[in-house]
Amino acid sequence: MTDRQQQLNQALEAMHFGFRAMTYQPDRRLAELGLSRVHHRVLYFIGRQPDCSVNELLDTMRVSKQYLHQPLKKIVGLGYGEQRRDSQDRRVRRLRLTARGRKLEFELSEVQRRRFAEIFEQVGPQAEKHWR
Amino acid sequence: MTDRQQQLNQALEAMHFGFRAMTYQPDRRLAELGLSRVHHRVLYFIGRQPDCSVNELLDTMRVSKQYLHQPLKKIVGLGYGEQRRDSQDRRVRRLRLTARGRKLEFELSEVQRRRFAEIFEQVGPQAEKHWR
DNA sequence: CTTATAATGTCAACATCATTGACTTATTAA
DNA sequence: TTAATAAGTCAATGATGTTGACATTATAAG
Repeated sequence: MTDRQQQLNQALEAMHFGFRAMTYQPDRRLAELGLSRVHHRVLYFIGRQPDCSVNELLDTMRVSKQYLHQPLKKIVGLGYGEQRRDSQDRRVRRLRLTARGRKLEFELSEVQRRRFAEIFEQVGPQAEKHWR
Repeated sequence: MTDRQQQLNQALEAMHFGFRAMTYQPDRRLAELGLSRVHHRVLYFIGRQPDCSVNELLDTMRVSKQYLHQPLKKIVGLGYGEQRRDSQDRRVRRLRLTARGRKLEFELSEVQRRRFAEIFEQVGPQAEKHWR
């Protein structure tokens, strides 16, 4: 079996194990804070789309508003995010992360970026080898 | 932002979207057959560990035997897998895929291998670029 | 001004996925 | 003979996420 085929099989294996390598550390950190994966997802998507409305966030995350509601409330309640009324249309709430929220989001995502970087650095040279 | 950082961010994004790109086609195919993701997982792990016992499969998959039970029964019932008593210890059932089961497992996994290969071929040259 | 529509918040019921507990049967080991 | 192991199965529970229904507030349309 070629190195490349082995890489693909390793990726398949990681997938069938639910990418535990990616989520283990962040999940533990979140649990320490009384949060869970959905809170990370909310932090992540608000971070990517600052000043988005609640509806825009729902579209992006593809979850129901009823499901988003509690986690979002908690995130705002704990000071990781904040809501402001839109100045044009006061029905709309604009969402953003606080400095505290950005810090936590970065901390969680950085672990995952490092894991991916490790994988990519393994894959890189072998992919290169196979083109020659 | 460097290409490498963009790659890492794309990987993060894929993760927060639940790797839909990887699972969409297999999920559709499984649904056609009246199966779901857990059946694919069972096929995958039996395929990797032919003649494993039920307990070994449970250890590998890290699920409860009660949860494994129905999907495994269905897979055997539909002729994708078969169970034989171990000749040494007749309490133990050895599991393996049938030709039919191997064919289905390959069909499902091959789609996912192709997706990973696309990603790795994107990542490869950029990883290489950054080492220089 | 009044009525319809849109954005958000919230309660309750439900569906799905996966676990634990309890028990049974068949087989092996002590 | 008795204890322990491998596997099968029913029922209850928990975790995660959905849909339905309705309230509140604000904007838009007549």
